[in-house]
Amino acid sequence: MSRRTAALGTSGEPAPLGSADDVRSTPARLVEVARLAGVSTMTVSRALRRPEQVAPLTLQAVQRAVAQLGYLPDSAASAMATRRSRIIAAIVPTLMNSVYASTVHGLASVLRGAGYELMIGDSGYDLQTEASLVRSFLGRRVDALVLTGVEHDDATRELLARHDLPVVEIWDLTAQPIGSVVGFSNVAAGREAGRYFAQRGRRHWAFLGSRPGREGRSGKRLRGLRETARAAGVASPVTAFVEDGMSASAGHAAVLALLDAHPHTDALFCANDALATAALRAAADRGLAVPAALSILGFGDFDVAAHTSPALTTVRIPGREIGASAARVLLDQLDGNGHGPTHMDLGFEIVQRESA
Amino acid sequence: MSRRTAALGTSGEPAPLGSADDVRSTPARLVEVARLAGVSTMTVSRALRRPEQVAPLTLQAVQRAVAQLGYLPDSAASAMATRRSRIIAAIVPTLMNSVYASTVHGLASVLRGAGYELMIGDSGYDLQTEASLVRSFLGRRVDALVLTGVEHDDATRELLARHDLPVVEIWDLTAQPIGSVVGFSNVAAGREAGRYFAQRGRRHWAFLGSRPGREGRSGKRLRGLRETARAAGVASPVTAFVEDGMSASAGHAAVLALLDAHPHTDALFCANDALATAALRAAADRGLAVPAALSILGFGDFDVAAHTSPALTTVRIPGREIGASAARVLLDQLDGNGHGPTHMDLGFEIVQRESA
DNA sequence: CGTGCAACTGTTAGCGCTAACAATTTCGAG
DNA sequence: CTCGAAATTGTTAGCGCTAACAGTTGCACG
Repeated sequence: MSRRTAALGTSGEPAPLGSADDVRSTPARLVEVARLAGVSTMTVSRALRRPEQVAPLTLQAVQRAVAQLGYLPDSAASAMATRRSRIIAAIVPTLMNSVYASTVHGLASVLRGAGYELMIGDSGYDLQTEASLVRSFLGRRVDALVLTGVEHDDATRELLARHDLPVVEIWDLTAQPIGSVVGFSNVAAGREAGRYFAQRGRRHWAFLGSRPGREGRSGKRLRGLRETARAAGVASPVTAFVEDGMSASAGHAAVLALLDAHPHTDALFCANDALATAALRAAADRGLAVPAALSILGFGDFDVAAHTSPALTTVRIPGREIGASAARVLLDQLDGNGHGPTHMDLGFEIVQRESA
Repeated sequence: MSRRTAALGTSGEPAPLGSADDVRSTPARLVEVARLAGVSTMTVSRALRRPEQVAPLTLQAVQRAVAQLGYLPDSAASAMATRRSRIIAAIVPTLMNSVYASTVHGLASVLRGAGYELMIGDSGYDLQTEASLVRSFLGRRVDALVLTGVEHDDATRELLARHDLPVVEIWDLTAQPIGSVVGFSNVAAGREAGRYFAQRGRRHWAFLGSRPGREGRSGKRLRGLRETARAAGVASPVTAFVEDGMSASAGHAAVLALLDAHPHTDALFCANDALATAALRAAADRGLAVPAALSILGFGDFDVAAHTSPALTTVRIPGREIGASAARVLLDQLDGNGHGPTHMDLGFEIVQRESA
């Protein structure tokens, strides 16, 4: 439904070229705006980016021309000239579930507020894929990079060393960061889980997570749990691993097997709430009362956690805050406020509901 | 941890400039590769993009130089010269939950396979935000655009009319598409839900969804449900609406209120599985057996659906396939295989579990 | 009334790459 | 050999924008 220009008020003049209804196939360029406004391209450029540097009348003329032509600045060209793309890239392990969704959201909202665009990559928990994404993002000349986790391929590190741009690693902590780090201690989370079990008199612990290849975040949580087991004088936790760390069906089967092999298990720490949900079902299948006979502790506080029965007790991660803080750290570095690499531990908290 | 060049085998020559270990602050440009390889920039460009047009020996020399300098082509510059950014943008209502995750995944994997990057925007179910994202993406000169839904702001339509690029709308169908459409009929889904209830002898239907402002997808499902109610001769479904269409807690309260106001309700169709999960809890709170006393039908087949108790019967949407097909439609148009706008109905299916 | 400076606008050059064409070389057919 | 076409490489001219600097104007001030 295209509007029409009213015939009123045109005062006999021919319709101006490029009026609002003149739908053109080629979008307008800066030169055309300049021509229409009767100024140089540079003045238009200034009018758009630093309006206070332009005389009020000129500004008006430019704005009118911009509106008339429906001009949209070409940010790729601008990127080229300024050597700042105003794009920041983030690589997360997956977008297929809600784990990193709030982090992405936190990143996106802070960045967009500052005039940056977020480009998201999904590594599928694979470090090679991560490396190839990094390569591609560097080719796009992104201004900064967000990486999930602190484990990376050598290729990734080499690329980043060469290209020297602000980098922040999130969702974990490390003593050898690439740039900044914004996260929480996965080991500490595992330790807390153990303490939680110990306080409730549990003696036979189990852990369900993804297979710890290189020591990922799941593996660190297990390590923390083991440390507490040792300190508390209980047996080292038995473990079950699933290939796809998020698949509820694989988790279900793994828990059944674990419960059959270790019937005395009275506490189970799951690396995420999807697995914990599956564990709840498995416990029901084996007629185990939760939490009376078996405590189940999840991780992540997914939106379902409050709505399972029994409701999941779980470790809550400040996902959104991680994203938002990571964004702020990068913006600080980019806007050259002298801020160097930053190290932020945002912690976590155990949300007690019914299952543990 | 930087590796060191072994002293062995250097045969007394000075280390070549720009060797692999020469970590430079400025990343290499095409000219430098050309200089190192002893050819013109154009030849390097060709060697990288159409190697078959370059003599084998030259190709080798170029590749060696590229490797030595760790050269990464600047895709922004390339975009500028070719007027093709090889970026495709997609706008989804939210990334905060898994609804659109598989669609995004489908898009991303097909696009990345074809050498395109995906830029994602999150409109927060708001058409103004969508418009502003479209503006920003057009400024980035994306090659094509994916929009979720068929309801858009006038500003959005005007921008797209001006900029004439391939567009595909997903997750719904319409008779007046902007470009292509890849989705399913939300009205038909509502109708099928009704038929499902009717076949099972349910007479008092209810609907739980987001408030239908402009008629969104939730509203269309309700419309379909109403149509079937009329056809089946049962009373028009009672309705409950939540502001945040995904909030389980709001849904929980809304269902309690609905059940109290309409105690005879024996069938409830929820606009998504998050709401359905909340409804399950509410039913339990009111002592209603599901599905004996109350059938609950969800929408979306979220990953939790199979793991609630009772397990959710729900409408499954081919989310991933929608993304993948949308991507293919766009690629076809971009690669100029003469394909015009396409219209694809990918359907849906009711997955019967326990709750209905 | 000149001087100096702030306020504003314009000119030039170039960001890093590639399309389009021009030049050169190679090579087989005649 | 010679010629022309194919194969290979180089040259030129931008893509659309902005940094850096160079005017130009107006105006307060002595």
